Parts: sequence; C-alpha cells; structure tokens
Amino acid sequence: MTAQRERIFSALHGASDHPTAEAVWSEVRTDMSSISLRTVYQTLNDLVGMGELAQLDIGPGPARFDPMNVPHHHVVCDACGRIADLTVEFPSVGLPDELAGDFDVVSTEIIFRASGCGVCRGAEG
Amino acid sequence: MTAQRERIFSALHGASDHPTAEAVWSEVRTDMSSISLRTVYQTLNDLVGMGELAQLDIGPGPARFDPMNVPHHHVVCDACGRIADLTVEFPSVGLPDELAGDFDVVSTEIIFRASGCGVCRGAEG
DNA sequence: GAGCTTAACAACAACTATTGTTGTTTGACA
DNA sequence: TGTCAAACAACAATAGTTGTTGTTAAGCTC
Ligand SMILES: [Mn+2]
Ligand SMILES: [Mn+2]
Ligand SMILES: [Zn+2]
Ligand SMILES: [Zn+2]
Repeated sequence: MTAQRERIFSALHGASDHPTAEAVWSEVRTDMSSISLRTVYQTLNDLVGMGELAQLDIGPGPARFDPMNVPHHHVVCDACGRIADLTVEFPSVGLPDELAGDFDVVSTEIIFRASGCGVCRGAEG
Repeated sequence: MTAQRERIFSALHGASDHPTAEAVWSEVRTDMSSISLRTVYQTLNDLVGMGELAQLDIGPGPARFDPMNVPHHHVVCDACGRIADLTVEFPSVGLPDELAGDFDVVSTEIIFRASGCGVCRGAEG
C-alpha cells in the first residue's frame, strides 16, 4: 500500500455520496497535487478487484464508487443524481425455479428510481 | 414515422437479446445499407423518450435497448453478457417508510447477477 | 406538377469516460 | 550503495455517444 493508495482509500471512506473517479481525484489532489487521474482509475479498479470497493454503473455517465462492502441496495434520484444507501434486506426476492437452473446467481441488486428527492425539492423552494 | 424509424423499431422487436445500438445498426444495414449509426442512436433515443423502448445501463459497455414496454426485471450473466427477462413481480419490494418521504420513487429495477449460465456452460462443454 | 416548408437524414467532428503504453520514480532489500 | 520490482505520471489511444451542418425527401399549396 503506497501513499496514493491509502489516500484514495481514505477519500472514499470519507465520502458517503458514491463519488466518481474524477470526484475522488479532486478530493485527493488537495493533498497530493501531482497524482494523476490515471492512477486514481487504476487504484479504484484494483480496490474493486480486491473486493474493497464496489463499482456502481447506474445509468449513463461515469461509474460511481462505493466504499460500503456489505451488500446493500440503492435509491437513485434521476433529477439530481443523488444515490442513497439502503441496507434493508429483501429475503423474498429470488430467481424463480424455472431460471434457477440456467443462471448461477451470485448477487441481487435492487435500484429504486426517483423523479425527485428532498435535496432537489429543497434546492428550488 | 420514416422508413428508417420503422425498420429500427421492427429490428428491435425481432430481437429478444437486448441489443446494443451497434447491433441494431448491423441488423438494419442488411436492408438499408446507407443508414448511419448516428441515425440509429438518434432514433433509439427518440423511441426511449416516447416510452416505446427502455434503455438498460447494466455495468460497463454500451447501453442495451429493450423493446418490452411492460415493467420487468433482468438476469445478467457477467460471463457471457446474456440478459434474460424476468416478468415476475415482487410486490413486497418497496422503499422503507423512513425514506419514502425523501424520494419520489417512480420505478424499481431488480438485477440478478450470475457468474455463468446455461449458454456459457454449454459453449465450453 | 413546380415551388415552398420542414423534419429526418448522412457525414463528420467533437466530446466524455476509460484504458493502453512507456519511461521514470520510489522504496524494499541484498 | 546497487539491484529489482511495483507503482507512478505523462501521454496517447480507444469506445461509446452526442453536436453540427449541409443535403435529401416527404408533405403541402397553389
Ligand atoms: Mn452504496
Ligand atoms: Mn428486458
Ligand atoms: Zn434529487
Ligand atoms: Zn452466460
């Protein structure tokens, strides 16, 4: 673990908003002005590979990175882009028997999509 | 509705595999050799805007387009990229009360991720 | 059917997000 | 201190998608 890796890791754990790679870069550059965006991408990919981070690809735009390493779900506001965590479990959600033999399911993601949220509504009045 | 639009629309309804824009382009070009990829993207976007199609952004790579206009869920094989439809409903899945006031939820997507599937397994032996 | 109008089109350029490449730095260790 | 490997920064390139613009073609008027 190099200084860059540690700094990126801590930046992510300090952010609860599922930042993009560029957002992480922005944050990290306040301390390490010479770090390259390439290194941030590389490190984030490594951490995802190690299972330390999750990568969220929710709709168009850049990938978001998620420091929470317990499985959880998300609520996405399509108006402002906010992504909230949802630690609730839904044990009743499973693949029907007819498909269970076809697919080796390893995880289940639930995404609630919203047309607006408290932050949006608050921002405009 | 122009000939191009009609052809793109029919190409999508003839494909059950959630094709990419490029795949649609490939298919359509067998008949209309001069159609541009730009037109395919434009038309697909228009159809999504009209609610005739859904756009799926599942993980990295190009967007996939979905002709089924009843809400449904998906099973994704991360090994081969196959995406299967799941018309089962999960009525028990909803946003917990504590967040229901914050987010104006308009839809719910469930994605089952698989590490392999019948097609993969069959293909290698 | 010629002339006007407008929407859609093809061609091409630009852009965003991400990854490939390569030479340099850094830090562990002999 | 010299050797080595891993990680890095700089830069180039790629994939996917959208912006722009001049051209074509369909619909309407007379
Ligand atoms: Mn999360
Ligand atoms: Mn589908
Ligand atoms: Zn919002
Ligand atoms: Zn498969």
